[in-house]
Amino acid sequence: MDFSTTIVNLDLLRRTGRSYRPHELYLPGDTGGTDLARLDALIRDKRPLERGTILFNQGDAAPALYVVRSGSLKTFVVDPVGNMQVVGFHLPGEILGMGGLGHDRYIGSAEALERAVVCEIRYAQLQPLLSEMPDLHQQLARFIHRRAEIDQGHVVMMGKLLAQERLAMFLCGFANRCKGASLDSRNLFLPMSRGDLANYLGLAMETVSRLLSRMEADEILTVNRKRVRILRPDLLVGLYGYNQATQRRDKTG
Amino acid sequence: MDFSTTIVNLDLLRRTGRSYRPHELYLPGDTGGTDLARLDALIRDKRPLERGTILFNQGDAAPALYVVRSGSLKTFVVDPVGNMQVVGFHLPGEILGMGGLGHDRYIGSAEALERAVVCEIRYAQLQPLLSEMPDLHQQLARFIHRRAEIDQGHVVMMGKLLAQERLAMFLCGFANRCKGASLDSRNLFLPMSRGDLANYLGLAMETVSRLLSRMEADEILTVNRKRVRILRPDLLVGLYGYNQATQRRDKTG
DNA sequence: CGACGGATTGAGGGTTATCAATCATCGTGG
DNA sequence: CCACGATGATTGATAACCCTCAATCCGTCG
Repeated sequence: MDFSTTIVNLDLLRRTGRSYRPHELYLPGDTGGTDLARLDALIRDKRPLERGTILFNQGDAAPALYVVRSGSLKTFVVDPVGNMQVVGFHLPGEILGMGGLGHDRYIGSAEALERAVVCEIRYAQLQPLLSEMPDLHQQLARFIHRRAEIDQGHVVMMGKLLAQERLAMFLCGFANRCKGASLDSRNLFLPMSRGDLANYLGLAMETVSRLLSRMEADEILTVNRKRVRILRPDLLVGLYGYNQATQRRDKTG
Repeated sequence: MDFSTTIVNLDLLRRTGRSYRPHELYLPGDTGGTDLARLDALIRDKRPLERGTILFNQGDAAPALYVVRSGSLKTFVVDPVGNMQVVGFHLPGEILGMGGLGHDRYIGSAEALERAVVCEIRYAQLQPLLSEMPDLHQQLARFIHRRAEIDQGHVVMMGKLLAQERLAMFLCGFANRCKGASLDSRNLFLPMSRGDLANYLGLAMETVSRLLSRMEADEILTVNRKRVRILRPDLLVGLYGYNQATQRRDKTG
């Protein structure tokens, strides 16, 4: 399972430092056409969000979606009973805030894990373009689709995997996404706290900590605060791969 | 948390036995307008699906979405490692197969749990109407939105709740949805096997069985095969409500 | 330098999975 | 009509896994 959601190649942007360009919001294989200039108008950069800043709140009216330019954020939901659940971490190039294609309210809240910059794209301005630019519509549908896949992958992880498998899978997925965001995929920087990570994985913070220590003892990786250097990606993948001795509950094939 | 996804009132349909009418596909509070007749054309009834029949398969091209008319289905995903995860049960009036608003492939598979009838709505025919009927577009967006909420609720359940809380919450949610589908919400009929139910809840089949037995011993409900009669809804809700003594891990407050 | 928050490590126990046996139900065929 | 086997559900015993509680460690910031 791949948790990657990278949809924008920020590589160029990061290197050049210039403002966000709409054609970079497209997946490879789009029109690359003419009316992209019209999209330029509706993308606004926002000021940097400091660590801990809430970008939007669960239940707020959702006038816009956001693309991460730099830094990172987490999204989380709180259920009526008061359980907080982290549902995602978002790296540069990834999209936030698509609940129901606009017209609606945010399903969860988003908070900056470190200083972060996001681009805002307002639905009200995006909407009129959708019917005229079917490709754009399709791109958005694809993001929604991808998000649904991620959420259901999250459910599988929570319901079926051992703690070690969850962490290994997360680290591999995170490394892949770092690659997509032109970040170092061997020297990982985990911007979230152990608590957030544990929450995302459905584990206790202490369990995550212990597992990282054990992986370090097994010389699969090294840990230093939020820095994780992956020494043996093959062994990491092996912790949740096919040739798994201890797997829980029903499988299909 | 409410797992209900009822969007079609099938009450009238079921009583009269006539064919599906498009205005019944709307949520309360829509236009109720003129061009509904055009929707009539693109809704096709399908022959009954026998128990165990696959309606669509994960990865198949997704040309249509489906509305359950009678009976019930389950949807499930299989991850690359082979873990099977049930992600939903679908009662009359509920919608299946909206991965990414068409243009795409089914995220999971759907199988009839009992003899079931579904209506098919092809995206190709729905698509041209979307731009002309913004309300319809909005309705679909709402379904996507609702589905995302359900999936994230599922994650919270898997990650944070005790076995007993999961089952109690499921039973209450299922009862609510039965009410929405004009089914008896006190004498529940659980169309899925214990294995499917356990899988959905992220538990072992034996645990579900034991919990049901205990709830029966506590005179909260009675169990007979797939029939569950809820004697004390208040106690059932209490098993996952606010005044919970034993709650796991972090809460928000 | 001391205090604080986050992270690590340790000990112990609770929840639930696993393994295994029994039981019930239903469909089949004698 | 009933024996029979197959499938699914229940119940029991055991132990694995991971959570909880608690103490310590470490980096950061006042």
